[in-house]
Amino acid sequence: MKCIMRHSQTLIPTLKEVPADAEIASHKLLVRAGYIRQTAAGVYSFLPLGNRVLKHVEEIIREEMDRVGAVEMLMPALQPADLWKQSGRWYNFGAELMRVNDRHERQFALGATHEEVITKLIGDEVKSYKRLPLTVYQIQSKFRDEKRPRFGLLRGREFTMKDAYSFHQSTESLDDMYDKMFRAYSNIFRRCGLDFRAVIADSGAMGGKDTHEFMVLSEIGEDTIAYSDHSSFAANIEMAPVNNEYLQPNEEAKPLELIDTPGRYTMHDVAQYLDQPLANGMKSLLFKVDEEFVLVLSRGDHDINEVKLKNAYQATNVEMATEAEINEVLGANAGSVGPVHIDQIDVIADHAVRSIMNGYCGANQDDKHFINVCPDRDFKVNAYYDLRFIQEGDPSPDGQGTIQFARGIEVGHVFKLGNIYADKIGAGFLNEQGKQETMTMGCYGIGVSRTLAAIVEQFHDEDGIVWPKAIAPYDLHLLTMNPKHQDQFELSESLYQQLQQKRFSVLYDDRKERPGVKFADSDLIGLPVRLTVGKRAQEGYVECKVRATGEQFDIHISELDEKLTALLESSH
RNA sequence: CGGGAAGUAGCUCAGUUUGGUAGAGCACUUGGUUUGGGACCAAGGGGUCGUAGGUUCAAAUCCUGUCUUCCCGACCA
Repeated sequence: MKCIMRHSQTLIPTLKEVPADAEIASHKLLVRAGYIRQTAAGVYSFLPLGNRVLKHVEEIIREEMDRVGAVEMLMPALQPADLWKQSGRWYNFGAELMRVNDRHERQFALGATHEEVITKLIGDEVKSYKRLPLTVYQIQSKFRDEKRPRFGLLRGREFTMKDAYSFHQSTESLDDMYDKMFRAYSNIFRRCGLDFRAVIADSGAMGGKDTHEFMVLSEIGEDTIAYSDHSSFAANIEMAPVNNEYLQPNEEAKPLELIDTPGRYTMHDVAQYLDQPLANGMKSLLFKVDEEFVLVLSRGDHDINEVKLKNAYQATNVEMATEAEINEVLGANAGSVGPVHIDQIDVIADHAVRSIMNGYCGANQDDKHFINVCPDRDFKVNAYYDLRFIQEGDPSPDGQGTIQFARGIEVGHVFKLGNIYADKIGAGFLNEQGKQETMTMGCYGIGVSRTLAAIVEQFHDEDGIVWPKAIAPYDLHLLTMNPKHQDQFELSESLYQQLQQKRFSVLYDDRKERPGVKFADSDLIGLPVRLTVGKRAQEGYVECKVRATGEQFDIHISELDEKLTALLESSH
């Protein structure tokens, strides 16, 4: 990449005003500082500076991928529908898959991901165990027809992604690659300067067992991370297991009683009306699990986690029943339903429900509740599972410390896929005994453009972006205060020439602008070190300012090389 | 997909209530004065008012359709 650039020759359209459609810091700043422009909802152009930071992130990824033996390739974004029909995802990926037709009305998908294409390719080309394991990756545009694109680069419809796929003859071999990738990802995000956590995640519709998400900690993150304050445990809240020990209360079971609860339809209202703790209530929700209705119980102060429900049933689809369905199945409105006298459908409950004694619940008659309800005595529970969301203050599942929450931006995800795709697409090989086997796969993604936005979320102040050194579009921002002053002009030009001979990349603001404009733009753009050629030019001094710390001092040009090297090599 | 809001100059917006032939600030061009934290003066260029239709002597303004964008929610390999 070219290491020097004159401001007057490139395109850096900075804005004073915040674009009306930007909400979060990274979106506002990347637009204001002239890195990106929106082309359509969720679709962005990368301007010269944006392109450079993107390339820097990509370069770090390439180095770490190559280091674990993955080889780079490039697959098409335009993919035949047939492949997606083979994997079944043409139908169950949903409306998020961008679909297009060609002039002959043949169907295509714009790649949302590349499992189908790569599995077909490797399946066709690799027929022997001798060629395994094999890991390939690419950095490429992905397309998802998001229902609601938002937050600038964080949730777009077209975005840059690094996706890697590994092929193995055994699960041991996959485990080995998974560990290497896990470490490679940690290196990548560390080198990007990010504060992140690897968390246990849900494999979703991809299937497979082990899967981790790499989360950048940020208040604007769309995911919640549950982590232990005393150990390394961290999980997506969707997955965090709860293994609290619930104490069996020491009280006499009283007889079941039906009472009127007019107008009380929420757990909160009923608890208040009965003057009982929320934790003594049994929240009853009707779900549709793969077309079967299931009544799911949790304690009043807990919330049902649909991912856990889905996993408990090994279902592919879980949704809340509609008001009409609730009436039809249970004969009452949503605020008055409960598990007593239900036998036509499954009733399942979170473990916490088992320890409720003389609790209360809806009676399946509008405006009525039961009190003194005891599970297993007054109603049948088909099974108890871990079904609720973990809460702050719960003990950590690994037994060490208690759970805290943080918000995170998912920037990477590693999966053990197993042989789901290899089976469907037909990727097999001959083993040492000459027998046909199915390949075992892993896949590993990084949202490159999203990572870029996450970096800005963590590295900015009120004046603009503060790039980590490894990512910054240039190392140095060279400003001439007044190009009309001969000594300033000459020193600036000669520094510009000299610095490129060294290993520094330089953005040279040679515009005929007033100092204030140049300073403001410089802060906004956020290069690590600013060099100002001004009043002391004829003495051979330039002013140096470190963007991250605000530290500011004069340097004689004879010492420039040495001082800059020290500055740029110190950790950010 | 449900709910809400908005489309007027490159950007941020006023003008719409009460219909009368389009404005401000920033940005841009030219000249001048300025020059260490988003200067000033003067003169300019730039808009089918998202779009299609309707009402009217007359529509940015009223009505209908449509497209686009944003927000909240739901959804999310």
